Amino acid sequence: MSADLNLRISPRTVQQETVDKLRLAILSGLFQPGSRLIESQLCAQLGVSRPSLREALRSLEAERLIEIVPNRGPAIPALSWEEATAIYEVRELLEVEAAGRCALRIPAEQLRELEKSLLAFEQAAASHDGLAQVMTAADFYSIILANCGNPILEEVHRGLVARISFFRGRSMSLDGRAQSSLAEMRDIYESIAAGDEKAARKASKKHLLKAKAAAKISMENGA
Amino acid sequence: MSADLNLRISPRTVQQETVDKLRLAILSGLFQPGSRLIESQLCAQLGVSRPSLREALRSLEAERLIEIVPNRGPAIPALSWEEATAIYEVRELLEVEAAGRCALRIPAEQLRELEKSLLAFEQAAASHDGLAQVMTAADFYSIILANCGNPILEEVHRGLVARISFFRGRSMSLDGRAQSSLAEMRDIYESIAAGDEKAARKASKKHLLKAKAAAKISMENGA
DNA sequence: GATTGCAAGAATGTCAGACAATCTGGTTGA
DNA sequence: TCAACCAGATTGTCTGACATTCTTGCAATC
Repeated sequence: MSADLNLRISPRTVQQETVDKLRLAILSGLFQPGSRLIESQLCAQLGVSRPSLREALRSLEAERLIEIVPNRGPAIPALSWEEATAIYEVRELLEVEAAGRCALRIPAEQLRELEKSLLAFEQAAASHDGLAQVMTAADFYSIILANCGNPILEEVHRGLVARISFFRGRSMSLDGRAQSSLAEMRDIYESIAAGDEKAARKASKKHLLKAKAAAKISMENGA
Repeated sequence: MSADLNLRISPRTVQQETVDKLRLAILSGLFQPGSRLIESQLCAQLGVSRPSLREALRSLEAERLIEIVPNRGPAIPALSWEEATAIYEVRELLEVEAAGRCALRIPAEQLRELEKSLLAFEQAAASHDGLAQVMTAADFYSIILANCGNPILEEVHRGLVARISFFRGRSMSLDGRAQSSLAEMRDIYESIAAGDEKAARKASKKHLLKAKAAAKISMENGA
């Protein structure tokens, strides 16, 4: 037996690393929406071979983070306001359900984690760090989704949030949006902590509607 | 039917063909759940090179139709009853919403398509052809989802249905399930045709609950 | 001057082959 | 019996190559 504490049963492969790096790059807004990605360039920048890169691109395509058109290659899709609206509507369905279920079944330990993530968001909101706000807000929701008792709900939600996170980054930059977002999230937290399913659903729905409205404003301004 | 106005048809690539063939093979139950897929064998059977095959496998992995464990390769996941339940619950969320929206906005032409697909399912139900039943039922739903006015809802739903279709195939084989399924689907169709949102939601919910129950029975018997 | 046509270059789609790392199953030795 | 070990099988990854398809700039034509 080796002395290494190798309890991780998932060795990280080049393809996984590549997917993660590219996903982070895309979510950070490193690439302009609509711009094309050149395989040879990415290979050089990431230090991987084309086959590995292409596998990673297929994974990202399935996540809808890139689009691959035959004979034209991968590109960053430009998210239209219609699509964004559609995503917000589906998120509403999922998140309201998840918040309600979560209120009924979250363990005490996870509730503390949820509180922690709320505090982290509070800090981020005060700091005016857009990326930190997006990340901590995503943490908050991922804890709720992870404790709704339905892993599929969580999986589907993750796929949607990834696509919309740079939207969230924009709407957070609106004056006061981060603060009101914080208040809404606190409502959700308190409803869940109280085990009040109806209140959790209501608070979650309210939060999402406001987020959607904020995103719309920032989109109209920024477009 | 209208002639193909789409002049920029994407050329079908080897990878797309491979994905389609494999998906069909998996949904047809050609591979045993839990069994591993050997890349070299698949390459020989499909007549494609390993890089192309591996790209296709990454796409299918993202669809959750296969699982790829590092250093062990792709395998057909064994869907547990818990996961199946979770999928049914999320499908309920999505399909109820879609049916309700569809009732309010489906164009007359699409409504005729929906009727056609219902008739096709009727034929399949009478024929005791399991695969045909699954396929025509999937058509019926895909028309509803395509006309709910939210492409994201459609996209998410497709990802779930793929995974559960072989479940559906099983539950259809229960005595009388196809017939009662037909009756429920006709309810949905008529509610939509009448433009009655509430009735469409109700009928859709009822159908899904029954389908879930049937799937549970067949799972307990077959396991 | 605007439009068309074409040719050179770039980028993708696909394949073949290779090799190391890892897993698997059976054999051997204690 | 059980553990160590070895050979084959399989995957992860890379290199290199070539045909096909897109892009772009330039020239020819009206």
